[in-house]
Amino acid sequence: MPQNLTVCTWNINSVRIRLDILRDAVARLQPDILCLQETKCQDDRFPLAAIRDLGFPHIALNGQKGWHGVATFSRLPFAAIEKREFCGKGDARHIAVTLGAEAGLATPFTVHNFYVPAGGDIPDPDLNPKFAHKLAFLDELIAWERLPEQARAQAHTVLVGDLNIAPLETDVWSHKQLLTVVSHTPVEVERMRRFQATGPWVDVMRHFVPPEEKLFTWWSYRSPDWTANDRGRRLDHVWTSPSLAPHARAMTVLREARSWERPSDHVPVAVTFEV
DNA sequence: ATGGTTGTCAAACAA
Repeated sequence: MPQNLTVCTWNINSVRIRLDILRDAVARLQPDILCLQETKCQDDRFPLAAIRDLGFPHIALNGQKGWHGVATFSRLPFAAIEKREFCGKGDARHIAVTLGAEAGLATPFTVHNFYVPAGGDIPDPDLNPKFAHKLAFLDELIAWERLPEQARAQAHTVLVGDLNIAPLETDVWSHKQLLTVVSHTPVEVERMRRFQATGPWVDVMRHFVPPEEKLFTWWSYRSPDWTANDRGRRLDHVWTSPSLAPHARAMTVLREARSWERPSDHVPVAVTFEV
C-alpha cells in the first residue's frame, strides 16, 4: 500500500520562543516528519511535551546551549538515529533519522537534517575564519562517504535543511548584487554543486518551481518591511536521492509564515512523497 | 556605501 510522507524543514531560530507559530506551521503543512534548525536549545531543556502534543511522539535531538542545534520530529517510529560531527568543533549541525518496517515502509526512508555554517560577512577565508569554516564544512560534505554505491541506488534518502547557500541566479533577489555576498559567492556555490554531485542529490524544490522563476525561503530581519521589494534568498533546501525524486508529489514554501507574529527569518518548506 | 534586526543570555557575538 503506497502512503504519503510529508517532510518539512524550517530554520525556526529558537524553538522555545516560537512554539505558537510552530503549531500554526504544523496545522498548515501537516508534516509527518519535521526537521528544525537553529533550535538554540540544549537537549535537556527541549520542550518535549509541547512537541508530543503537536502529534510527534518520536523526537530526535542534537542540540547545544545558546546557538545552532537541529531536531527532527516524526509521527512514525524511527528505526535508527545518527548524528555526525563536522570540522571537529562539537557543533550540533546534523541529525539523521531512518524510518523502516516499524513505520510501515518496505523501503527504508532516511532524512538528513543539516544546518550549514552561515559563514560570517566577509567572503574571504583568509580574512574571515567563519567563512573558512563554512568552506571546510562543505569540503567534509564532499568527502562524506554516505553509503556504498549499490545501497545508495536503492535507498530512499532526503537531505533537508538550512544550507546557507543560494545556488541559482533565481535563488536570490539580485544575482549581480549578491555575487560578493556570503551565501551566493561563486566559491560557495561551486562547492555546493560538487557536494550535490556526490549523491547525486536532486534539488526537488526546482521540480515544482522551474529554475527560471525566483524562489526564496529567507528574508532578512534587517529590513523594515520584508514584502517591500521581496529581497529574499533560497537558503533552505530539499534534496533527494535519484530513486526518490520521481515520488515527489507536492511542494510548499510557506511564505505567509514570514508575516506571522514574531516570525523566524526563514519560512518552512514541505515536500510530500508517495512511497 | 552603509546599516539595518533578532536571539541567546545578560556582554558580546552570531546570523
